[in-house]
This record gives sequence, structure tokens and C-alpha cells, in this order.
Amino acid sequence: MTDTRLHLFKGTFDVLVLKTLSWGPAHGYAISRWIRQNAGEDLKIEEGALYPALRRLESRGLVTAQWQTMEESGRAARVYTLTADGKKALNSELADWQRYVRAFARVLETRPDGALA
Amino acid sequence: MTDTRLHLFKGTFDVLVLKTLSWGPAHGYAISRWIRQNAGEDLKIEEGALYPALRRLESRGLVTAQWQTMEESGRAARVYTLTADGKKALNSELADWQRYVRAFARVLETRPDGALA
DNA sequence: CCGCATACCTAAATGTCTGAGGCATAAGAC
DNA sequence: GTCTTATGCCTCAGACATTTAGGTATGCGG
Repeated sequence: MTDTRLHLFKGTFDVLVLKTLSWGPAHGYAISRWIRQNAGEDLKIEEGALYPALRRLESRGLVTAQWQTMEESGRAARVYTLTADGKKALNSELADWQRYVRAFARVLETRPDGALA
Repeated sequence: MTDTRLHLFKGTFDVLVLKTLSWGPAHGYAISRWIRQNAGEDLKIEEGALYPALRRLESRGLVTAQWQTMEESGRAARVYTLTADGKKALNSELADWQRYVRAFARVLETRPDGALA
């Protein structure tokens, strides 16, 4: 079984993390598990991308983090929560993503009338 | 009037160029003009990204380039043509892009049943 | 002869991701 | 009792596309 999962296009990952956190606070491992479950065979989610991304979002003030002891597992985990700014950023980045996809589709689908050169 | 055009997500540009060349040979300036016309207000296409991209595609054997004198303008221009490999690459990168967008949509739309963490 | 569109190009800085590693704890199998 | 698996965190070098900010030169209209 070869791994055919796609690499992330750079710059697209943060919105996925923000969206995940919009369902409620979560720690890193849970976030990656959730994205993995839904993106499944198609996206390659590396932890080497996740943790820096969380730091990035934290330093931008879009999420806050605090260490907690998980009730079920009794393990320590760093739980991230979306801030008000984070929600705004999520909305705007979501809109940007859709705009991007639509613009892309337009270029991919529009046929030129005559020659290009 | 502020420029609200979106930066390119890294790795997504080549397929746009390949697609443009699938309509027929073109030189760099014509390619950027074509993409700009269709992406319009939404994508920011910089020449600093275009020419390196063309070099990249050329070195991957996906396009070939030759200097020509344009009939209309009488100006010299480097005209790029899609190769057979380029067509294959276009198809596969197109499929990848669509797969990526769908996977993304899945993550963005799927609601979790319970708590994440 | 000035400005604008055409047409090409370069290079440093930027920033995200890949790939590969590491540490530690809990639960369950054997 | 110890081995494996899943959980949970992390770091860092290297790769690499893009941004930003320049540059050259020609043809044409006024």
C-alpha cells in the first residue's frame, strides 16, 4: 500500500486548524486526529507542521493555550481555545479560501477565444 | 482602492500555468495576462513568481521554450509549449488539486458528534 | 522625446512545510 | 514483569515557492 496522500499547499493549513477549534477546545493530538479522520486518504498531516502552526496561531492571538490534565486519560495536554479574534480570522480566511478556489476554477475552466500569444 | 488580491498558496501556481499553455503555446507575458484576466481581482500574479515557475517547468521537461519574433509586434519573446509529459502532469496535478479541495471541504463541513478533546 | 504597454529577467528575504528525529506516560497483551 | 501500541508533546535542518523590489530594452502614440 503506497501512501498517496497529498502534501499540504503551503499557507492552507491554518484555516483547517482554526475550523477544528471552532467545534470546541482541543489539544494538538486531537486536532490532528480529527483532521486526519476527515481528510483521510487525501491529506498528509504531519506533526512537524501542526505544532509550529499552533504556535503561530497563538502568537497571532487567534488561540490561547493552557496545560490541563485530561479527565479520561489522566495525561497532561496543552489545550487550545479559539479567541474572538480567532473566530474573525477563521471567517475571513474561510472566505479567502473560497474566493481562491473560485478564482482558480475560473482560470481552469475559461477557454480563450483566439490565440494566447 | 486597496489591493485585496490574495497571495498564491505555494505549490498551486504551476497547474495554472500548465493549464494556460494547454490552450496553445504562449510567452510569459501572455500567460500572466491571461491568468490575470480570469483570476482578476482575486489572485495576485507576480512576474517574480512566473518566470521562476516557467524555468521550473522547463527543467522538469513539462514545457519547451524557444525564442521567436512575434508577428504582430515584431518583438522577441520566449514562447513556451506544453510537452506530452506536460499534458500528463497537468492532468495529474489537476486531479490532485480537486482532490485537495474536496478533502478540505470535508474537513471544513463535517461536524463532530461529541467533544474533540 | 516622454510615457506607457510590452517583454524579459534577477536576487535577497520570507515563511511554511517535510522529514526525521526525540521524550515520556498509560493500557493491554503475553 | 516487560513489550508494544497509542497517546501526547516537542525540535530543527533543509527544501522550496513565493514576495518584494528592483533591473533592462523595444515599439508606439502624442
